[in-house]
Amino acid sequence: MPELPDVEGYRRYLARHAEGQRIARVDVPDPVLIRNRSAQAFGRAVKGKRFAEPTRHGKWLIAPLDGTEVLLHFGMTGHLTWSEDSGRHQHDRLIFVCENGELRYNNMRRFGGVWLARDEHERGEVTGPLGPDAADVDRNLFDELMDPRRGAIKAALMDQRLVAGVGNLMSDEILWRARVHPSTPVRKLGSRARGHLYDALHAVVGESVRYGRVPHGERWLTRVRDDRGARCPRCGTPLRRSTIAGRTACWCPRCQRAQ
DNA sequence: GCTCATGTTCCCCT
DNA sequence: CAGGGGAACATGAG
Repeated sequence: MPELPDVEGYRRYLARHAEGQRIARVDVPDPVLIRNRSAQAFGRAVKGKRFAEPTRHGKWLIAPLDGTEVLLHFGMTGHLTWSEDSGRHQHDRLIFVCENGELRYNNMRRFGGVWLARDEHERGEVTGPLGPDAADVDRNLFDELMDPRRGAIKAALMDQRLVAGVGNLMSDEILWRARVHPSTPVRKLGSRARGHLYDALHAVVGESVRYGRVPHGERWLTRVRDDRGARCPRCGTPLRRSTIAGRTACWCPRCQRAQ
């Protein structure tokens, strides 16, 4: 379930289990998921190196080793597991075998993948242009980023070049909390609406990062959005769905009035 | 069989 | 150039 908070959860998980561990070798049941090296070259590049403290930018997990770094993207179905036994899962695609256990990159649908980068420049080539991490955006920056933007607010929130880390679930959660209709053109948002959006972004990202996933709390759209006949957690109105920026938007027609 | 799914990219339009 | 729509990618669940 990888949006920003999930990847932050994986980052902490990697730090807890693998940081400081030396890579004895990698096993590669699915070489296709190593995107910019052969399995052999990847193995040679990481063998004998130790995991340093991992970082994250948007939905990208960055795992530095000595003199190089591993970039992980999880697509829609990726996650990490650490294990001290040898019972592997069907969708484990790449395994970093260390002295005291192994870190497994699991990805059922095989979107995303794993890359190697030697420096910031190579990292940028892999990730493409990314805006500031959604957890680091303040109100002024948010305004600056949104200012030149045309088109629907939901598309803007999900555009990784503007703000990195917000996906379909979080964008709907933010818009619902701010009471802004997902297809509202950014240009039509006044200062007040932008303020509500920024506050919602800040709160949703902050709380989600603490949980390591988008919470399914009482007052969260995410709790109900996948239910049949789902209703707004605030007012009970049946939720609506439409396609915006290629994704299914979920919104309350009463709380989030069109335009 | 069909539709839909937490992501990204590419192609064609306007 | 910016943005929208659709398809593609791969795999499973309902």
